[in-house]
Amino acid sequence: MQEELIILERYLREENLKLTSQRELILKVFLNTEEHVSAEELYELVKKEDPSVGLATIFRTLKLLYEAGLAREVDFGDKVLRYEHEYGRDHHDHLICTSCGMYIEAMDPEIERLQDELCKQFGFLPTDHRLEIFGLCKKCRPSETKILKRETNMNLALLKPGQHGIIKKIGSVGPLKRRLMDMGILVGEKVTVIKIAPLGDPLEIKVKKYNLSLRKSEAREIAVEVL
Amino acid sequence: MQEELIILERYLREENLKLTSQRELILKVFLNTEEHVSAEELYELVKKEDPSVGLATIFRTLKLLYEAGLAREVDFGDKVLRYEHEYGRDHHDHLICTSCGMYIEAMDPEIERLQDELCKQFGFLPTDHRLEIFGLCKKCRPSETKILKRETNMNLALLKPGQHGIIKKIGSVGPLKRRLMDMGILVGEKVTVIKIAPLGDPLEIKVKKYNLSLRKSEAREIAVEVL
DNA sequence: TTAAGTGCAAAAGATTTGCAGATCG
DNA sequence: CGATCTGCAAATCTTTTGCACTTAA
Repeated sequence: MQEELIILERYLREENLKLTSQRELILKVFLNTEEHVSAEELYELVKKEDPSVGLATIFRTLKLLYEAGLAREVDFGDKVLRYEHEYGRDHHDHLICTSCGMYIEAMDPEIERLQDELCKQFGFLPTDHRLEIFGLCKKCRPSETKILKRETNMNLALLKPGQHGIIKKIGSVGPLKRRLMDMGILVGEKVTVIKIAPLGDPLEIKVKKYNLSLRKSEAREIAVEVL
Repeated sequence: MQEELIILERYLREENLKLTSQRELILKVFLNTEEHVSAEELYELVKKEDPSVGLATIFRTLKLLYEAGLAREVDFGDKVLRYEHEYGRDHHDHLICTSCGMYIEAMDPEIERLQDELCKQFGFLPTDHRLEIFGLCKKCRPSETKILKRETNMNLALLKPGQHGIIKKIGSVGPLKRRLMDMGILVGEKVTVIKIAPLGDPLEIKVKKYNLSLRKSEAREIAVEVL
């Protein structure tokens, strides 16, 4: 933190910008996550420390951290821009599981070197790059099939209160998926529907030791096998 | 086209979906571009052949082509999802110039091989991947500097009718940039402001042999050197 | 003092969705 | 015929922006 703060201060000075309490707080919270945070997620975390901070400031500050060389933008193929630490961290590539959303950070120096060579061939001066490999992780490898994707119509939104199910797939990509994963909702997990609000939305479910509230539209994204 | 249409038909049959005149037309137009088209851009092209087609259908059909294995999704770091041909085309990586937006398609079989090996190490089954290298192309290499980015305040929106300028930078990323590039607006080009509408928006400019109309907000994104 | 920064609410863009009517199989 | 599609407009969702008010330097 100390070091990063100094870098930020230097950058701000150079650009005639100001160090505010919000910027300092956002940097602190950002550095405390080891995740790939989106603005929205960081906003939630920052609010815990200072509820008065606005979402727009998070967006503006993340962009600032990016310009200061403290954050790197990453894209997991959903529509949300995420940020990860840049300073003091090696560059790495991502292997992203399209079934459960899990990712692996990996790096192969040989790949990096070949990339630079490739650029040289075209007189191209690389400043940044990203390599994302989509596929199925070890855990999802055997279970995910096209058939499952297309033929399972049963989803969490169709369960009645009291019914149990096993999560078969967390549908599509998107911020939703990450939100669910952050809540511990993974493929293979057992879920129970606790109750459903009058209009069918939201519904309350239980996974592992947690009780969670989901919007119906979210629940529809989760394919289940009824128990 | 013939082959791709057959693939689409097969896919549709498998999934109990229907082949409509719109889907056939959209596939045809898509295959006729050699670009990385966004839904919006493809929409414009399709409209020329059949103005009744709706944008939503383009989005839906591109997704369909993607699922059928005929299109690949690519992301150039702006917020727009683009599609390129998948069938019968080699996989390739992109070198994207962050100054002028130009891109190079390149491929290094050795990089591909190492990626597969990397995946193997983690028991990961890759289904797709993308490598994007951002940087400066040959042409932009000497001119783009941080100073230019921060200290040039002169932009196209500030020119008066009759004034000339040289384009120094097309600001930020975004769909705007591509739209401008599609119009032939590149760094180094000479522009002349023809006239400005009463409220300063839009303004009419001339680049090369074209007369173009730009919104003021677009013109502001274009840094110029006054002549 | 004053240029920058902030929160808020509204705007902007890209994409998705609900729906009533049209079309494919 | 009946399920799937389509165009349209309205809705979503992320991100940006205008503005009146604060604040750092």
